[in-house]
Amino acid sequence: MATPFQESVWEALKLIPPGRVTTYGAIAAYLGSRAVRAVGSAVAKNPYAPQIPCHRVVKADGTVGAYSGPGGQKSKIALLREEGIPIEGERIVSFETYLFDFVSEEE
DNA sequence: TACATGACTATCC
DNA sequence: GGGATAGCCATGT
Repeated sequence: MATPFQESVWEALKLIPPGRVTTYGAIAAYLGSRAVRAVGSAVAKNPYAPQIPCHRVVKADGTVGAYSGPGGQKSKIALLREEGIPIEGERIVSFETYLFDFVSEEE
């Protein structure tokens, strides 16, 4: 069942521009909370898998984290590479360069 | 209502 | 740098 919190998370995901990534913590901050665990759960349950760019959400240390969609993490990495984000192993190269910060970059 | 769980994060060794 | 531990909030049983 989609709760208001989950919908808020999904809305936040749509704000992420192509070729950029964000973290669970950034989303939580954008929602005015520190519920990073809840954000992860919400993203994992998103019913709009292809519509929501959930593959642009990575962990705070620069690693891609997990992915529930088809292909799992492997597919997630492939999608990010297609958007121009270089990934070495499970970690994004120049992570901070591609990081999208909601609070700082939104107008 | 209470307990257990998770696409996490920060800290300590 | 890598592994283990504690804290965290929302959700499902």
